Amino acid sequence: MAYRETPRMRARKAATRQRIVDATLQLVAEGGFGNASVARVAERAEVAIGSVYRHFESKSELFAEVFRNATEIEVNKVAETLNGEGPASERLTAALRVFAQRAIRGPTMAWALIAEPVDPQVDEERLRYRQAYAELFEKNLTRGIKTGVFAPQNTRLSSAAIVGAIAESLVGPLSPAAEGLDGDAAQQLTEDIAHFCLRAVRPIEGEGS
Amino acid sequence: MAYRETPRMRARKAATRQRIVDATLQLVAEGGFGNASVARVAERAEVAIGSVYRHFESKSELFAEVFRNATEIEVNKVAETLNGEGPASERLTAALRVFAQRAIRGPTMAWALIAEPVDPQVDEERLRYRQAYAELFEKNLTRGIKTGVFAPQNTRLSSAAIVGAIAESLVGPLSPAAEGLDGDAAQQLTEDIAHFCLRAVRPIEGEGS
DNA sequence: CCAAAAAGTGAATAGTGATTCACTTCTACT
DNA sequence: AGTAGAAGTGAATCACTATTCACTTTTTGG
Repeated sequence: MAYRETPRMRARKAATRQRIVDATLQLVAEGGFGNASVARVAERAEVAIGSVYRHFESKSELFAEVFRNATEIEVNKVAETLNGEGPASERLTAALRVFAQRAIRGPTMAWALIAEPVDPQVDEERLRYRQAYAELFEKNLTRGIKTGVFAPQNTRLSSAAIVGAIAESLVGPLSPAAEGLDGDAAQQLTEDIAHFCLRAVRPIEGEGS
Repeated sequence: MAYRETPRMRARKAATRQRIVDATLQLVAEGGFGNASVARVAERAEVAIGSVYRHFESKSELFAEVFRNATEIEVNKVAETLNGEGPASERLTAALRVFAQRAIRGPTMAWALIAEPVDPQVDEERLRYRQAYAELFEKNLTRGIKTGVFAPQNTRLSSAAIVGAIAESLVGPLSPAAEGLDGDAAQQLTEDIAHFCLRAVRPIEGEGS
């Protein structure tokens, strides 16, 4: 026998894999998943087409991993904000702002994550992605209800509805067809989304717990 | 010369076209647009593949027409309800119920119209479809604000957010992956969606105009 | 009945892009 | 230096469907 896996090789392999993921991520950020054919990914990563398949079972699997990567960052930002200081209602507002502002900054990526038609395996990841947000919001709602800053409600439904409300409000402006928003319009949109969601969960005035 | 277009032939041609549309509609209702290949449509409509192309420029155009057909019915039902008797808030509740209940009854079709990845031409129609709902809701909001049953707000944004909230709340339960809802769960879901949206637009208690 | 024109047919073609695989190059160990 | 085994290669293949088009059938008015 002769060849044995060695740390150096392991590192090299991991690096190549990462280059493929990064190349895909770039291409998606530039033009969505539709922009990331295997041939293009290979070219950008400076590997042969076949090499992509040494590292990933299939294109779907590559996409799923890329989706997870991109998504994790976003979800974490929102989670951080939701877990920050202050009353639940203020945290929610701040989180909605973070979500919207980040989406508006990187509209192509946001659109790819939120709405681009891709394939079933990515759709599954997308479901999880939205689910992840919904769970974060749900926790926030539950706490807010306890402290009385939100009205009692079906938190499961409300959190899904919040995710939908944000997504739908953004999809129009984010879609590749639309021209971008200027700073003011982005600001206004962000605030209006936050207000809508806050109104939907706030308690009825004049009724204490 | 000899052949001239005659009422009889015109009718026949229209009937064939309609059979193609109906066949497509059926296939979409059964399994979404992905289930409706040209070959299958032709088979179901009992025409040759080529005949489909005598009536439609392309598959996309056929799909766009089918989408419009299916959509029109739904939008009209909601419009009727919104324009019914009673205060704007009650009409909105009723319309949200109609939307949700109909979607739950025909989940595959609803999913195809709301969320299924298809092609750019259908996506365009889908944009219009959501837009149509948004406009209906927007009119209702505007009236409700005038009569004081809703709080003053950015009606454009709120109507989009309502559409998103309904869609997102339903997409999970409607997706082909999910198993259907029983009657009670459907009822509950419907009510919770309506409540969420109503809370989002209602005025702050104790503040008159 | 006949010729002109349209409607109807479906096997063959074409476009796209993912996936394979026989082959080459590189690495690690004796 | 030799070699086992892995990593890397990319032209060729495959898979899937939409679309075409040469041909057949039907309809109609003379």
